[in-house]
Amino acid sequence: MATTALPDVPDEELLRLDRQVCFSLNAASRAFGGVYRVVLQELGLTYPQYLVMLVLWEHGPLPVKQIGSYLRLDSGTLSPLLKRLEAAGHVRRERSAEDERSVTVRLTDSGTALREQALHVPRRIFAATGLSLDEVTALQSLLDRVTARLDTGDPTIGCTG
Amino acid sequence: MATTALPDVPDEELLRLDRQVCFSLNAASRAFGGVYRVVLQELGLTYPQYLVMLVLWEHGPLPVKQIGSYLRLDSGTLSPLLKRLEAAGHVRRERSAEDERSVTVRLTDSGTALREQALHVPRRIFAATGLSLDEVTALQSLLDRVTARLDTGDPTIGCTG
DNA sequence: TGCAATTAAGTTGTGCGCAACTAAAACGCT
DNA sequence: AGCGTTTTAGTTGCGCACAACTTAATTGCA
Repeated sequence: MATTALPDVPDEELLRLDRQVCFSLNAASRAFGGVYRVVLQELGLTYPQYLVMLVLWEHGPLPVKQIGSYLRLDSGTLSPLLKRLEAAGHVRRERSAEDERSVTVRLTDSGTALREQALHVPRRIFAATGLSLDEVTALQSLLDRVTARLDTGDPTIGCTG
Repeated sequence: MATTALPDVPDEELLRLDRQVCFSLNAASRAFGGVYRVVLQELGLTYPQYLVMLVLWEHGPLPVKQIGSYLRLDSGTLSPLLKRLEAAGHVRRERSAEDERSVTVRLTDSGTALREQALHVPRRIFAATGLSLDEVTALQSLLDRVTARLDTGDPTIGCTG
């Protein structure tokens, strides 16, 4: 198994580059979070809660497992989050009849109505990024490729040791 | 101030797009975290702790404020994190003599030595992404632009209301 | 049929990120 | 010099992310 690329860049250099690349992603993610926080405040949602609502608005009632699959989140994160959404009155949770292990998450009228207020959110976020539509698409494409690769990837690849 | 672009895309469409774009970034950030977690495990560092170490390796002793400026983090995050790095024996914290408000963070011998083990980390991470060097650079460039814009940006921009 | 393996959801514990706050030191202005 | 403002760290509280674990239901196979 050969080392991937970067044959002639010294480790020292890479350590500095690493700080910048991994930090850029991390910082961008948190910067987005900050803007979403402001915009979503009037909906009374956090950003991860908003993601769950988007999935439910788009796909209708779903088991927790399925929501986690769409959002790359496990029950350890979703269970308390969904409990908070239920306490806020936006969703109901009920055991599935045909499979008692599964819990179906369903929008309430309040949760469905919230979609109206959410319709203007993406445009504001998009505007705040200052990117063109093409750039957003390119960014997303890169990110999705990286995520897919990282999720399935073997971290020992590229380790010459 | 005019609404930025996207004049003819319906809100419904944007809501779906929004789910994908914001989620892509969020997911990529967490996917990176997962790989770093595995790679950094043998150094006994979390990813944010690794970022702090990178800054200290690169710049030498720094006040907390300065570290936060490099990493876009405040004392609420850094104080407990630095306390853990100190408990692990990698840094020392001492009040500055000339300004008693400031705390200087300084690598211990152990923290300095840890750099040797960290030298191979970036190459492994880079390999795990499956991107070319050009793509990494392009990705970083986009992310940095977005972050800069989002940090200074007014979230009401693009709100036609 | 019976029982081991798997699966879904929830719980616990740790660390990060951030808002809101406190304490103490330094600064600045009159 | 005196006092209000600003600055630097630290603390508290809440929510998210994830590992490790528990519980209960289902599946599959001998």
